[in-house]
Amino acid sequence: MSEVVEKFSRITPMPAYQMVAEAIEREILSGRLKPGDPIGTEAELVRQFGVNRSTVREGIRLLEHGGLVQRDSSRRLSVGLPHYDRLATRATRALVLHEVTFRELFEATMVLSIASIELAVERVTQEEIDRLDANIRATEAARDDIATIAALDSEFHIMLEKAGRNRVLELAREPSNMLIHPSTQAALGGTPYGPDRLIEAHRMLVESLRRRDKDMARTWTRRHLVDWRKGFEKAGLDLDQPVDLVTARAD
Amino acid sequence: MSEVVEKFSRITPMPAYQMVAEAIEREILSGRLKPGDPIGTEAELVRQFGVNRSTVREGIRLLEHGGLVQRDSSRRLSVGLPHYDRLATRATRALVLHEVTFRELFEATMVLSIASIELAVERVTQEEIDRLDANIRATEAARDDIATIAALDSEFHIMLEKAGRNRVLELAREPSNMLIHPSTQAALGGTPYGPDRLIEAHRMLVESLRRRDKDMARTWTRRHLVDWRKGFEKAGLDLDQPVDLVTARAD
DNA sequence: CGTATATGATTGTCGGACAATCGGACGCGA
DNA sequence: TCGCGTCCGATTGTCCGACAATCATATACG
Repeated sequence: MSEVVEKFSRITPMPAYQMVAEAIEREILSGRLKPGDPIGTEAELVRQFGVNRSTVREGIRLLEHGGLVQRDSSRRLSVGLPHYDRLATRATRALVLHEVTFRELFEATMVLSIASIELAVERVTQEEIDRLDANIRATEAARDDIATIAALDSEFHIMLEKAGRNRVLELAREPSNMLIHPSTQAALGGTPYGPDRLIEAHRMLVESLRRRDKDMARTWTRRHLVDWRKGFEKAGLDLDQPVDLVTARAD
Repeated sequence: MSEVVEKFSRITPMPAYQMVAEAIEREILSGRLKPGDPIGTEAELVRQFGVNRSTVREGIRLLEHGGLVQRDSSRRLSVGLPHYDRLATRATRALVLHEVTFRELFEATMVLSIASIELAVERVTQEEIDRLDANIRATEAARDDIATIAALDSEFHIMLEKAGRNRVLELAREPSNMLIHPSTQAALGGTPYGPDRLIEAHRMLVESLRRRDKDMARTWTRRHLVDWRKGFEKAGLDLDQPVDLVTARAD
């Protein structure tokens, strides 16, 4: 609100390596370079930009880290399509560094899961339901192996999200997933009935999808997450403690 | 599910610059280096890691781009706290590259906004309400300047989110914000009543907070967003077109 | 005591160099 | 013809040394 009209725009002597990175980035974001397209060799970029190879390399590293450019088997550069989990990893780290609490994580997961399953109810396909069923069967088979159950649970919920067919929501959820699902293992250990309740919830969730019953889906999503929270607390963990990479190893 | 047991783990001869980056990253994520802590000079890192300065620089660039390390005024290195908008910028770019549609964006924004205002109803403070009121007054004053209104609208919604006090949700919302709010300008131009309806919605949203009325807050959030969608369509834009940086300039 | 200046440290950029590795061409034997 | 080993050029990862610009700090000066 307190806007002062600036006479001059800020002068930012941008380092050459940044200009290299931004120049390439602009080409990609504008669509002139499409994912998969080869970017020249370092020597070529040196020639085009008229800077030293070290400078080019520093610039490329930036994009490479962001996933905007990749290196194929031969280490040659090509335009990449940054995938969500890569971004999610970063976001996850940021959340850890900002010391967000498990309570925040739980809250967010609650609303995001409900949103996501509501869409899934509308859009799920038979094939997806079959895959979810298969996942449940695998979970039942692994009833005594908590680590495997946690992994399958994570897979189950990722499949649910995909069934919602909204990539914006999917991206929004991923960081919370990465943080909450690892600690599922701890939560499951909290109560001996954990695996049973988890399997029941998964069954009912799939049943909701089959019946296209949003209310039921919501109810069981809530119940499922409350179970998680109870397990978490029973395991002696504190909801108000900041998430960390030890309890919820996000690698 | 179809897991093949691999005999050998993949051999990845990691380049030295990556090892440098990961070594520093580990120190930060483990908490041994806290935000603000100085990292040594390049020469120092050269000594510690026993590699060339070029190599160290390439490694540092990676972290620097991710916001994990910063350079202060003097360009000296210190541990940074990657801020959300930085990550959101990346996420936004990914969404553009994945060609998500405005429909997906609209859907996600709907559920995220509702979730966010529900929390805000519970947690908003008087001071925040005052700031929201001030924003509305500024919007009224700028009634004929669509660009300014769009900017104030964006600010309004960011304030709402902060009032929800859930940083996970905040992070989850940011990419959609970055994409949807810029196109608010186009949506406002779609109908001459646009600004009036926007101001009314904002007024009612703040009123809901004041009364701590979740139903009212939900209702007006929906209405506000449906207005946005109508304006968007009236402006001749297609909801099923992929978001791009032209319509929704995300810089 | 405040200010201007000198000095040293640090970064950004450059040029050149070399080993390791990769892609592709080539030749050879089955 | 196909598979296989070998060679060669291109490319990358890393190193070395260098220099101008800039910043931090100490120092001298008013």
